Amino acid sequence: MYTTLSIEESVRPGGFGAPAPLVALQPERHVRPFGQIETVPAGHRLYMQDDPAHALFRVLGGTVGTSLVMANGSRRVTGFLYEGDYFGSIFSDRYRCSAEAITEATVVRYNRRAWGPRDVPGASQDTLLLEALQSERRTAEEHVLLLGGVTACAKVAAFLLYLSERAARRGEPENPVSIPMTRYDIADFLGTTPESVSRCLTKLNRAGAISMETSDTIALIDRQTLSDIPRGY
Amino acid sequence: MYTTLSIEESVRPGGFGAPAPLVALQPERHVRPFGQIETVPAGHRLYMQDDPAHALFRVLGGTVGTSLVMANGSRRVTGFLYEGDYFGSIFSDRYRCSAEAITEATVVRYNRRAWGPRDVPGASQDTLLLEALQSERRTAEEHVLLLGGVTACAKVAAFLLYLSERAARRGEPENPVSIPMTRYDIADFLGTTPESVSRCLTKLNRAGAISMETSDTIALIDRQTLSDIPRGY
DNA sequence: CGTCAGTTTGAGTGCCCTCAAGATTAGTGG
DNA sequence: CCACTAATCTTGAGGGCACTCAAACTGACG
Repeated sequence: MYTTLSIEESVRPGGFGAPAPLVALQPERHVRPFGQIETVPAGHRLYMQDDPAHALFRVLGGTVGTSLVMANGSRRVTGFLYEGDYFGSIFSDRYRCSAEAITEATVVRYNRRAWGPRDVPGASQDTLLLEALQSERRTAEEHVLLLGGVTACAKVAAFLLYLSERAARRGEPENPVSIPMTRYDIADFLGTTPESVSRCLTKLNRAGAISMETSDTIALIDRQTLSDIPRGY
Repeated sequence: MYTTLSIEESVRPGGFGAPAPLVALQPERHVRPFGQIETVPAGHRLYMQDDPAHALFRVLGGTVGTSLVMANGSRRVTGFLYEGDYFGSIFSDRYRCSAEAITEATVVRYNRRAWGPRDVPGASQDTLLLEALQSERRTAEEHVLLLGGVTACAKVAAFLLYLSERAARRGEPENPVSIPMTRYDIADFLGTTPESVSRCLTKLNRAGAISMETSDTIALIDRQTLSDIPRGY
């Protein structure tokens, strides 16, 4: 049930957080004129890095991952997208990343041809663009903060808190955190290795900060400890 | 002559790259109606993290740094902004970071009151918002790629190539790379320590990949080596 | 029940962080 | 112009963490 983002996908993350408050979400107003809804199974690749870019996407349900392969061959997971997050191409002619469904996912596809950049002036279109850019900016900025952790355990702990916060934002249970992505994906997202992720989870579990119910369901016991993990924990 | 970003500034980077092509730069159209130009000396703090946010900024010349202090007290440099880059507050009511001039810098200040969000509909305003969001998204995404490097040397090498690319983008000499920021700032940006930055530069210098003319002017000799640095170089 | 992908655990090594001191450079005032 | 000071940069030594390689374990699925 663990689907791994296949090699190659990129730096065009979609969301990491609901759009900022000042531009309110109005999905129904956007889906109708431009978008079309699709549901894809886990593991389905929506597009590949460097493919000609035809569309902007938005997650309605499930989890989507974006990743990128660097020149030296290493993979970077650049974002885990949930309900409300945007991903895909906004302005560029090619996708900078690959995008793949991690769980079964429902997305809205906004075809470029239908809403072409600046071709159809109007508040509705501009709001769509602003929302998408905000979503991607937020994804990248939150990612920067998670990558900034010094030790592997600090990154993993911050990642768990982050998943919990994201679940709360979209109205899902925040405490037994659901972990739909594999240890490999987490490692490539946090800039570490799957073994280190596993070891950190084991250590946090033994320390009583978390409780691993299954490998993809983790209860957060002591949030204070998780957020205070110093260097060299 | 090395100015260090003082403690505290944040996750609201400004640019890291010129805006994407589809929304062309038209600075003259924006500066006049909304903005006012300011020139500040090196070390000048433009605003502090958590201050009430009144303005969006754009760099016209010089270098600006944004940084953030985490809950645990550690500092993160979130962006180095050059000509064309935006920083400051777009939608939020408080600055998420601090911003400080690294060199003497000239910026445009767009006061919130003058262009309030969505208050003055019009293509010019929307273009400003789109450009600013693109700029910040690009800053954060490029930062993610730099932070993703596994070893300190890989990060430092990628950072040098990045500075060179950025210089080329704005039409400045790309080969002797100018390094206006301190080792401390670089370290806080890359998630490492000043000592490691210094050691990596020394190692790259001895290996012949770079040539340190002065501590703030570095010639890139072998770009291929710099971009191919594997784990454990 | 066998296979396979994913996860966990183990042992060893190397990188990087910490602490510390010396070298270099910029700025200041005589 | 030179000496002095302070900030920045570099280099060194030591130890801990994380990566690498490897193997065992778990759970899902046919």
